[in-house]
Amino acid sequence: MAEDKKMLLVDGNSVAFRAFFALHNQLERFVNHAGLHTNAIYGFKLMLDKILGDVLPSNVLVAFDAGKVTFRTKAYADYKGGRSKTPTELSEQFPYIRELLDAYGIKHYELPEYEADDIIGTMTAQAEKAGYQVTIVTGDRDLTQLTTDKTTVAVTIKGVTEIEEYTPAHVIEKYGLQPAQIVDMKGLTGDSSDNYPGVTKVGEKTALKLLKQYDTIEGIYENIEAMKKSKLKENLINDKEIAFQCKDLATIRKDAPVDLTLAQTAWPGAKKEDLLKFFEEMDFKSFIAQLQASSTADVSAEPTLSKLKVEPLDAAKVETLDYDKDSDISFYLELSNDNYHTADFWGFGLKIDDRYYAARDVELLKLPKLKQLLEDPALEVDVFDGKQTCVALERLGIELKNINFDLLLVSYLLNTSDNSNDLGNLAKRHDYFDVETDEEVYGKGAKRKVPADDALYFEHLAHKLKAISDLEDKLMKELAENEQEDLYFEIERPLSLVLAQMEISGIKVDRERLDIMQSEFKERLSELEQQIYNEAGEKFNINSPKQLGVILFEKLKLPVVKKTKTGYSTAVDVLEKLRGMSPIIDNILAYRQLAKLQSTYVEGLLKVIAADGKVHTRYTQTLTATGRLSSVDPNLQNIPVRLEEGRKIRQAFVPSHPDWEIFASDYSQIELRVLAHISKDPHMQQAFKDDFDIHANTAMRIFGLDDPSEVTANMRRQAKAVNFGIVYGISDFGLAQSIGSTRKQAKEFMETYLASFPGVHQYMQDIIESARQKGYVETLFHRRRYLPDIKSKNYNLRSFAERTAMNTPIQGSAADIIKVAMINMQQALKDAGLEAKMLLQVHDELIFEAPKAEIPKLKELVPKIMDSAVELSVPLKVESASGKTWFETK
DNA sequence: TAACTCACG
DNA sequence: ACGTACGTGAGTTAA
Repeated sequence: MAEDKKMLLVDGNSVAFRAFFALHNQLERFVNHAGLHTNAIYGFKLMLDKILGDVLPSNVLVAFDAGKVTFRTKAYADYKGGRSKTPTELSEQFPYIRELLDAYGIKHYELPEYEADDIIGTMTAQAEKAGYQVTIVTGDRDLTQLTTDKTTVAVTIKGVTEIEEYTPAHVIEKYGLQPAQIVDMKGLTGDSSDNYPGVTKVGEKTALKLLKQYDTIEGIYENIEAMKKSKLKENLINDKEIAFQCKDLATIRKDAPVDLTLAQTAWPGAKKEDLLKFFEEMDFKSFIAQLQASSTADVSAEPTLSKLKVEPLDAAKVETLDYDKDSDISFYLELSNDNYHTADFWGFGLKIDDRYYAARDVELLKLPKLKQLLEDPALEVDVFDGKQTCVALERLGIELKNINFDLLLVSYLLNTSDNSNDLGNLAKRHDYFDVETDEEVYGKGAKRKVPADDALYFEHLAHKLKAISDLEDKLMKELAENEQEDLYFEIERPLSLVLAQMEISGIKVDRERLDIMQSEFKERLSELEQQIYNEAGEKFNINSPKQLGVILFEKLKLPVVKKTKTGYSTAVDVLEKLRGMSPIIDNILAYRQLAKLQSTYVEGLLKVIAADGKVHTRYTQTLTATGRLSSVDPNLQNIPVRLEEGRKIRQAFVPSHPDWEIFASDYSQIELRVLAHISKDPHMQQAFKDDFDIHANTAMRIFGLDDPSEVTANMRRQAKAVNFGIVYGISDFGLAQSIGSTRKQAKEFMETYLASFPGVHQYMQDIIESARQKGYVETLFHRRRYLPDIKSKNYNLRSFAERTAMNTPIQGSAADIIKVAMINMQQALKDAGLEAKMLLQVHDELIFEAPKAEIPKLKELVPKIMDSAVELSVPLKVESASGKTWFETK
C-alpha cells in the first residue's frame, strides 16, 4: 500500500449534508446520552469506511467550507443566496465530525474565503503533478469538472455508501461534455441551487448544441458575429457579461493559497484507542463491538476476518469424520440462487466442534457417514434457514431430522423488522463481524458466481458456520429475555418443517385449462384493444399509465381527478369516477382487468409449472413485520377470488390424483375475534358469543338501531368498512376514502363506534401508550415488533407507528393462531392415518387435497383443530368447503 | 431500479 | 398545514 501514491480528497460539508439527509428520517434515533444528534456523524463514518476500503489511500484530506463569506460572494453578492439555513441538528455535528477525523488520523483543512471545492481543486492539481492517483468524494456533481485520467470523482447518489464514479469517459457519456466544459455549461445555463442565472432562455439542450459547435463560452463569443440573426443570438449578446461571470463562479480554483504540503496529508491509519473513545462518546455501540472484534491495535480500512483452517472433504476424508452425541454441529448448504426447489447445489460446509470441513460435491452427503449424521434424531444440528436446508436436502434424498438453532429464524423473531436474508448482513446486525456477505464473496445479480478458488470459497463457508455457532448463545439468551422461547420452539421451528412439507408437496395445476383461458383472453384483449384505439383515435400503449394519461386527460379532455408524483393517476378509483363520460373508460377497465389476469395469473402460472405438473411456492417465514407468512415464486396467496372472471383461475388448481378433491377451511372474522379478545370489549365479545353477523351488529351500534331488521345493505357495508378501519388503526381520512364519504362523516362514525365499544377505545389508547413506553408491541404469543417512530416528532411517521401499534397485535396474533393450527393439523392428519395433505395457507385459510373418501372426515377434523388452536374469550369459527378444483371450494 | 397498478387477506 | 388506512408479491413501463 505504501508505495502506491493514492490521494483521497473528501468534500466534508457536502458529504456531511448527504449523510444528514440520508438518515434524516431516523433523526430521533440518533441522539447520544448528551442529547447530541449523531446521524450525520454516523453516516459520515460509514462513508469513510466504505471509501477507505475501496481506495486504500496513502494520503487523505477532508476539506471543509470556512464560512459564508468567500471570494465568490464578494464578486457576486447573490451567490448561494436563497439557500435555507443549515438545520441546527446538523451544524451541531460538525465539530464532532472533525473529532471523528482526528480519531481516524485523517487531516482536515479549511481556508478563509474559499470553499471546500477550491481546496480540493488545488490539492488535486498538486497531487496529480506529484504522480498520485486521486479520488474525490462529494455529493456535488459540479466537482466532476475535475476528472482527468489521473482523477476520479465519486459522487454519493443514494444513502451514504452508494456512489457513482466519474471518469472522463463517464462524464462524456453522461453529460455529452468534456469535464472541462462543465463550467461552460453552467455559465450558459446558470445554477438555481447556487443562485446564479446564466444566459436568458438557454437551457441544457441549447447549451449542449452551442458547446458542441464552439467548444467553450470563449469560442461562442469569438464567433458570435457569424451567427445568423435569432432571438438566441440576441440573448447571448445581451448576457455576455453574465455568461462569463457565471462560468467564473462555477470554476473550481486550482491555485487557492492552501498552506499544506502533500506530505502533511499522509494517512498513518486509525488508532483503535482514539476511535473507541470517540464512539463511546457518541454511543455508537455497534461500531464499538466491531472494533473490539478486530484483533489488531491499528485499524486498517478493511476489516480483517479471522483465519480458519478448513479441510476439504472427499469420499475418503468423510470416512474419517469423528463425532458423538455431544458434538457441536453446524451445517450449511450453499445454493446458486434463492429458489431452493430448483437451484444448483454449490456445496456445503460442516462444523464439528472446532473443526471445519467443506466440499463442492453434495453427492458426498449421500455417503452413509454424512447421511447418518444429518438424519440422526439424537444429534442436534445448527443451521441458517432450516426450511431451505430441509427442502434442498430432500432433493438429495436426505431428511434433516433434528434442527436445534436456526440463526435466520431466531434473528427474525428477535426483530421482525430486520428481515435480511443474508447471513453476513444479519450477523452485523448482531454486532458480529467475522463473516462476509454473499454479495462480497459471490457478487450480485447476474454476476453472482461461485468462487473458482477452493480456499477462498471454503473459508467463506467456514466463516458462516462459525457465525452460526458463535451467535447461538447470545441470540438464545435474548430470546429468553424476550419470553420468546415458546414462540421459537413450539411455533416457528416446528412450523418451518410443516411449511417444508407443503412446499415440497406443491399443488397440481391444470395446464390445459390455463392454455384455453390464455387463447380466450388473447382474443378478447385484442378486441378491446381495437375498440380503445378507435375511441382514442390513435394507437398507444394502454399498459402505460403515462401514455394513457395523455389520451384521457389531454386528448379527450376528461377531468383530472387525482395526480401522482409523476403525472396523472389512472388507477381504478379514478377511472370509476370518469365512467359514463366516455365509453373508452369501461373498455379500459375491462382491458386492465383482463390484462392482469392474463399476464400475472395465466402466463405467470404457466411459467412456473414444474416437471411434475405442479407449482411449488416458497413461503417466506422470516419477512413480514407482523408475523404473517408470504408466498413467492409463485405467490399463491393472491390468486383472484373477488371477481367471478378472475375466480375462474382457481379452476386450474386441481388435486394431484384422480378421485381426490380439494378441501378448504377458513377462519371467519379471525382478526375481529382477536380484537374482541385482547380488548376485552364486552359488547364485541357478546356479539361473537351470540354468533351475530358482526358487521350488522356494528351497523346497529353506529346507526343507533334497535333491531337487526332495520339494518340496510348500505349500512352494513359502511359498518364493515368501519370494522376494517378499526383493525387497520383508525384514521378518518382512510375511512372516508373507503366508504366514499366526507372526512367529517367518517370521523362521526369513528367516534360513535368508539363510544359504543369502550373496550376497543381503551385498547387503542393503551396499546399506543405501551408502545411508547416499551418501544415495541407484542402478539398473543410474544411475537414482537419494534416501533421506533412512535416517538418521532414527524406527524406522519408517528401516526403511522400508532396505527401499526394498533394493527400488529391483531394481525400478528391471528397469524400466530393459524400457525399453531397448522402444526397441530399436520400431526392430527398423521395420527388419523389420513392421506390428506395440507398444501396452502392464505393467512386465514388452509387448503388441502385428499381422497374423496376422506372428505367427510376432514369436515370434522380440520375445523376442530383450527378451533382449538388457542383458547380465546370468544369462540373461533371455521367454515369449510370441498370440490373438484379450488374454484369449487366456496 | 423506481413508480404505478392491482391481485389477495 | 400536513397527508395517511394494515400486511404482502408481481407485471409493466420508463428512466
